[in-house]
Amino acid sequence: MAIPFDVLAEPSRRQILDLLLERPRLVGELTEHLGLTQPGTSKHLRVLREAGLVRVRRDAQRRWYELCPEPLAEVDAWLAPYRRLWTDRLDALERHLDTMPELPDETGEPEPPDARDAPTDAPDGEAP
Amino acid sequence: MAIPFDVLAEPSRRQILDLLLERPRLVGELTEHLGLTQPGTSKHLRVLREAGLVRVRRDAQRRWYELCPEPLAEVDAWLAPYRRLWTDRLDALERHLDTMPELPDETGEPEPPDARDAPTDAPDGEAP
DNA sequence: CGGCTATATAACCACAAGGGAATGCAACCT
DNA sequence: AGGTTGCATTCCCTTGTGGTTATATAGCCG
Repeated sequence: MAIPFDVLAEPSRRQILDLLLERPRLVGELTEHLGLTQPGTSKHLRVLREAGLVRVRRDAQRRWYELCPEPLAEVDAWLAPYRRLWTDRLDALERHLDTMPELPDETGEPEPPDARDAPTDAPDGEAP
Repeated sequence: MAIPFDVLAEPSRRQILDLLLERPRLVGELTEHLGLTQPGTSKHLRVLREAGLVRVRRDAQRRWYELCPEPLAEVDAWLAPYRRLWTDRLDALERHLDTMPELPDETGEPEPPDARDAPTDAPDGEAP
């Protein structure tokens, strides 16, 4: 548990980041919003801290947690090549719908032979 | 286990997506690259399928897995407001370094403005 | 100083998820 | 038909992790 991907897998932690996106918050405040216990919140905050996603400021007994978005750049970087794909597809779709009512190929992907029987997502049985 | 965030938390699954980014692949091929057993690969592929991140094409006994990047848009959307933040910071840093050749105090792990006693990530004890 | 507030840590539990071995199953080949 | 290939599914185990309760620590206030 260290890299941003793991950290973001937790809904509560994403929610914490979303809350910190507005402004720094106290642990108690976050706890209230999350509907967790205070130690639960603290544990998530620890994870976020160790991942470099938040930073603490002491104010007497209080702790102001604030956002540190930099590590998210790693996620963004990973995402980058994929982003091209779906924007391309959407663009293509737009152009397509705009100009010709015909079904083009994917994105120009190579190998796979003609799929006359491609279920696309449910190979055979899924329901039972 | 359903939304892209959970799916991406797994290194093997990210690697699968990265491999599929180049071109569609067979399960055996993926297995080889991942260094997992074939069933292990199949299990990850199932998760990816159910998350809508990949699609299958049957070719006799083979299965061509290909990328379906659309669900990643959700991740990208979540990321968007944060992206602004770190690009702003980097921009500010650039401008700063560009204009004044002075040693900034908050390039890497900045202390909060008046944090005389804020450890920023190790409140008190971490090492022992 | 005593007690209260705010948070962190520790101890513990329950559950899910990743990993491997064994098995099932469909489609090819000879 | 029988064997083989390619993959999915099942069973089992182990580990990690999120959650809670109880406890420790630090700083405020009266």
